[in-house]
Amino acid sequence: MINMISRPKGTNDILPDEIWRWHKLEAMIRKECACFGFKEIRTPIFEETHLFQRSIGEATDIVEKEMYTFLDKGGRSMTLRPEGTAAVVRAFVENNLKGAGLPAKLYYLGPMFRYERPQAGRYRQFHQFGIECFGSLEPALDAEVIMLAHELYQKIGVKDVVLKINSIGCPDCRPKYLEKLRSELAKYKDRLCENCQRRSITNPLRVLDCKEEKCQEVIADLPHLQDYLCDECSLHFTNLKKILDIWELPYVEEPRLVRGFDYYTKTVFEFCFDDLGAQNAIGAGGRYDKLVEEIGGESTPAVGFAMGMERTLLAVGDKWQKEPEIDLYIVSIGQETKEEALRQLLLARRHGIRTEMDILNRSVKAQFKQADRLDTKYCLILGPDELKDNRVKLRNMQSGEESEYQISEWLGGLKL
RNA sequence: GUGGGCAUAGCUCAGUUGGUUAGAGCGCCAGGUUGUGGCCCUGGAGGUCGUGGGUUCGAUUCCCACUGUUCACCCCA
Repeated sequence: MINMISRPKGTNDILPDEIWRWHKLEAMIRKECACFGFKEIRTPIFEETHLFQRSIGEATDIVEKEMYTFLDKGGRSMTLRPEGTAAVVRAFVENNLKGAGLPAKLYYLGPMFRYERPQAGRYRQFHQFGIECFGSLEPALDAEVIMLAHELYQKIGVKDVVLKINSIGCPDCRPKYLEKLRSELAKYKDRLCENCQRRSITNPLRVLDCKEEKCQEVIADLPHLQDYLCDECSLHFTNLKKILDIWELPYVEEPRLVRGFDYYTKTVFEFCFDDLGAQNAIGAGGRYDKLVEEIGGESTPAVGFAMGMERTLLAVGDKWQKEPEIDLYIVSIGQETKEEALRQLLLARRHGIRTEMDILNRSVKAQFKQADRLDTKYCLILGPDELKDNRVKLRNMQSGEESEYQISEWLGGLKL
């Protein structure tokens, strides 16, 4: 134990007895994506550092201090992906997926890496499912993404999730607002908390999100971003809400909602779930109309969404029930039945029946106990007495019912 | 990066005002039932009390450091 190496801080081993929750979540995701016409894309887990610096934004916390960056043996700076969008956009451009026709509807699934202090629902290696939808300025594109996310949460069973939406404008209108906001904040500088004094320079939008009471007093009097939106952004937001209304998707307008990445334009949204501690956002996304060209592609508007899988599973809690993982357990009584047990084991498995039998040479009682633990539906019982007449017993473990079969016929007695 | 809590069996946790063989429940294994699970009873295995140092005749207990973990801040999924 002295030299025992433990897993890196902020990472998790997903153990065999909990992997079914991941499989279940992944299956639901894939099914929903297929239903909505999204196709999976798999990109590398690391990319050139530059990609993330350019897309996420140099001044963001993620790029400034949370990236796993290393030099490869060729001296190139590489980074373990901290989020999924940048790589998908890069792949979209590099492989000219636009040529396959728009809209391009992609999804991804996998680990992300951020060097942060772990806490509830936050890890250094965590998993995200995300979708990216390219090719339209229409709010219908935003709606498509939001609808998938909403439907997925419903099916997963996280029903009391709250959708918050906002528009943070575009490069035409946002700078004007930011300028106004900065000058206003400068006036009330001494009435702001320490954090907000810093934020009012680095990321003034974040100030709007502050929970400090004294900041709230100042915030109340600040101009609203909504009043500064250009006609196009304002109309876009209105029309998006119209679509959500048609679907009767519940949402909350959250004028103070901002996101951590620089690339967002117009629509931003967040799915929140209380009772997860400080990390109540279990999914979020937004529109990024300029990112594709910033990465070197032909200008293509797009909308994306990412879901934190660990957080989503936390929100699911124990609402899911584990399905039995085995159909049949073969119990053999006495040494002379072992050979026949082996034959029946292979036969059952060749028929696709999930089957186990004792390989520890344990007592009959222990074999049944194991069968019970594995939550099997049936036990096939091979006893020397019955075997003399080529007969076997099949026991339904739920009802306790037992019936005898010719050894060649017991398969017909299974109702799976 | 900042601040607080915690670290004893596979799991959840007692405990020792510093003293000889460190406990419980659950789980695991076996027996009670030489061929039948869940309930019950009996027994058993399993701990260098997170790591290193200090104080002491003696430390799992007190002190310090480190590591891990957890919660919050920052930020974010």
